[in-house]
Amino acid sequence: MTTASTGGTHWLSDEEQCVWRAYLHATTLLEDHLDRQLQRDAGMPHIYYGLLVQLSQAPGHQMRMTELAKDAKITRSRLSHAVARLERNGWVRREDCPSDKRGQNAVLTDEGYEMLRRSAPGHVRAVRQAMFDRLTAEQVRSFGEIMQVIATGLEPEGTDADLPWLR
Amino acid sequence: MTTASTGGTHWLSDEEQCVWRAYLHATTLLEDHLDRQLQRDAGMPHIYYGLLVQLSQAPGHQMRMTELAKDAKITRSRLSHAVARLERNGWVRREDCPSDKRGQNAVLTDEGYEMLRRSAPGHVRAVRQAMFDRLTAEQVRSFGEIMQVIATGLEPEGTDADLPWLR
DNA sequence: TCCATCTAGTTCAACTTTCAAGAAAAGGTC
DNA sequence: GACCTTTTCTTGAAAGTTGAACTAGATGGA
Repeated sequence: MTTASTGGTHWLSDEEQCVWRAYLHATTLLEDHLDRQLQRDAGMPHIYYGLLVQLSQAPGHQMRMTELAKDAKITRSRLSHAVARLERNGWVRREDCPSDKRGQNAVLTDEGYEMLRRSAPGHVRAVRQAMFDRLTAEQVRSFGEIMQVIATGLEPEGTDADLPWLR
Repeated sequence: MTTASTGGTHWLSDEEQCVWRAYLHATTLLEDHLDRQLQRDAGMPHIYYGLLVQLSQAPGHQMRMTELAKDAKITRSRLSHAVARLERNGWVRREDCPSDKRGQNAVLTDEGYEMLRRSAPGHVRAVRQAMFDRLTAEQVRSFGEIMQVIATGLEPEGTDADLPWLR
């Protein structure tokens, strides 16, 4: 399960293993960190917070369900449950889509916007502290490129890919 | 919730926002991708697979619960559930720790090892395809450094930090 | 020794996510 | 229009995760 070419599998090199492990550690710790920060300060997991942010940036503070799922890179099922919960909290409301009777718009409520306004500073601080404060400008640039490459690789253009929001 | 200095909060710059978003997209998509790959080919989520890998690299194919939680960056509670499930699958077995009667060792079974041997090539292929095949050698090096910095930042040396395996 | 405190690990309930199934509307095609 | 397929979104059950509470054993004094 470790080093170089056996049997036809192109195993990871020592450096690659090291990088992969660092990646898993960093992402696991960071997700845990932000989930806790937001659960404490905003009463919701990180991904739910991201949904509210998306809505706050959309025209009319609203978005079609599938669009929202696509932007958040999650399944529509997951989004349905999430929006149901956010609706119970009074931060989001559903509206029928006028042009397509199957469609629903998720709308950020005023209370939702207000809660976002209150918790944004703390969240930015946490992100900065965990990531941007620790990296040089050059590292930030390079990091952005790398993440872009990986993200793009996982959702190719001409697409038959198994993407969450199409499932 | 967007651009430069308002009210005293040091908001993210446009570039930083872009990088942060790319990070969230890449990590969300990659986690989804690997979870599916492993669920399909090994019948377990990615994090469970990681536990088996850890065990396979430990002396005697076994590890104390808390050590394992620490290496995987998860809570002991989560690990308890995970090991219970892996035990039901016959891939892990628990043994009492001889030196500390509170302790448990998680032991990789032969079937567990066998399943790992079978599924490792496919998993490496998926990781390579999503990440290493797309990055230059220089990018891999830089990426490793960055991830290391972030991971280390989240588990500082002289520690009072809120780390999952201490909760 | 006795006691308070700490550590290791588990368990329960609440919550989140996944997967498969399903209802309802939209879009062809004949 | 009738029929079939696709798209949109929801639901319910099973699986996984979290956070708090709990048991049992270790530890370090007084």
